Amino acid sequence: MVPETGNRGVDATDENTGQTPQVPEPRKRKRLPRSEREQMIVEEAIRFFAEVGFEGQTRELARRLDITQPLIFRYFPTKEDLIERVYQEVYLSRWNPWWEELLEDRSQSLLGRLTDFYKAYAKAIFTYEWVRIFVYSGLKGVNINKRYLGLIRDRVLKRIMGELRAAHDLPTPEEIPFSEAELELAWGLHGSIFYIAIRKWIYEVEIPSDIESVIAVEAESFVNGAPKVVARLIGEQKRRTPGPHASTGR
Amino acid sequence: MVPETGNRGVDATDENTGQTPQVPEPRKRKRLPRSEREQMIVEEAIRFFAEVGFEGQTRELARRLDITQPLIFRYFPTKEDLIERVYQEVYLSRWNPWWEELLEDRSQSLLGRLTDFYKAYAKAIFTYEWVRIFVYSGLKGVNINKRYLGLIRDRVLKRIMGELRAAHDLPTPEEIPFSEAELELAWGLHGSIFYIAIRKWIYEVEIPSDIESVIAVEAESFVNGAPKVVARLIGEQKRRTPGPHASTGR
DNA sequence: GTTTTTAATTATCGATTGATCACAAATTGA
DNA sequence: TCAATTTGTGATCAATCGATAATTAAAAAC
Repeated sequence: MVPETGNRGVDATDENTGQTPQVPEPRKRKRLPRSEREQMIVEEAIRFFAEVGFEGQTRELARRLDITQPLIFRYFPTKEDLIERVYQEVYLSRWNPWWEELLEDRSQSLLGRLTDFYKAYAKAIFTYEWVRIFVYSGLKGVNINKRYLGLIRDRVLKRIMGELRAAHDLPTPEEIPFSEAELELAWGLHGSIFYIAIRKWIYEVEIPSDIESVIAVEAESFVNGAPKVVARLIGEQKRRTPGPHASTGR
Repeated sequence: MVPETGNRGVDATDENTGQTPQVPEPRKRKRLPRSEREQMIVEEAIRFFAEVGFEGQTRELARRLDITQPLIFRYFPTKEDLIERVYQEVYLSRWNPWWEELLEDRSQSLLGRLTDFYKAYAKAIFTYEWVRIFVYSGLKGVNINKRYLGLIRDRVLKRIMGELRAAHDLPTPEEIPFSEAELELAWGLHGSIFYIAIRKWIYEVEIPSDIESVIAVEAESFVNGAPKVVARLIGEQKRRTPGPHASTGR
């Protein structure tokens, strides 16, 4: 067994056989302020875990950082602590409250608002790191995903369906709460757009270079097709429960 | 260090302290025909890897099978061979050629065909095992995913858009090939429905118990909204390239 | 009933993994 | 200049992992 060294990625096994002995290269030791080094580790960890998943090994991460593996543990007590920090860094402060105002700005058409919102949303979170870490953590069952989807539902989808009703003189959610099926329509729009990111970053297949125009087409189809369905759903709901209603606004 | 035994999941560490010594329980050794045991291993491997991912350990898999860990390697030379077999078992022969005929059966409305198709499709592949293994292998970069998406595009989405054109007396794909944006509309429908499965099996959040009615609503919105967009896209395409066309039918 | 075949187990190996600790070296403060 | 502080490294540990080989025992063949 080869004695393990803390050397930065310099493999002990002699791969370059017959070559010059390839001196281990003493390498000037770089000393950084604590906060700076910590940020370096977190950022590289995001890239690394996004690529290989959370089972990625601390030694490989250290190699990419060009530091020794024990150094990681001088900044994060356990690997799990580092992963937790990665979650925070990826999810936190990528949410833009302005998006919610944008969706309600009735000086613009609903179609315009939807395309603008999803273009901005896609620009902010449709990245290799975000999408893959989101899916990886979803598979792990981390509840940060569930909270995030709740955010999407309450802050985005309900708002979209409220605006869609308003644009077609349909009852407000206070008068008739959103039905499950109605919210699913909004999930359909959201899914059709998020699926673009999944194809690109998870399956890594070719997708149109111009994502924004795809979003525009998707939103257009939604605005064309959803209102009639919503009207039908509300009509059925009304007929079933005349007078004051008690369905779930959820 | 505790000497490792091949015992089926019977942990060597004494967890039940203070209890009766808990005899190791000799356990009648069960002998099965080779093909039968092999199938058992594959099926449990599908469940197991779907749950924890492909980094799941052979010892844990063996424990669930109530067999010893080396036995797995008497049926599959390496773990990777077992995983490859899992791919085959999951993806192979879950494709129903009848689906393609169904989509082209013009004795039924397009909406009826779309809902019927996606209900059948969802029934066949929207399972915990299929969806999670598909995403896990996608993250790993296995090219079986890319091939499958190509199948979806060529056998399903192009067929859907061809039928949608026919239903609205629009040019055939031979006359005017599908544009990128037009196919993306179909990907939108597909994504909106597959996203249901992702929410359920990957993020594991609550979704409506009646998936079929969600599919119906999604398809209805698509049939309502997509044709106008397609007509516009084809109109623009026509105006740009009059006479014989040379765009990509992909 | 005896022999042959082969499914299954026991025991263990070599490599890998997260984590620890003593020590080295760079920076800071006096 | 020199001691104190703090970043970073080398060496190594205990547990875990995929995989192998010798052995046991159940079923099939005779």
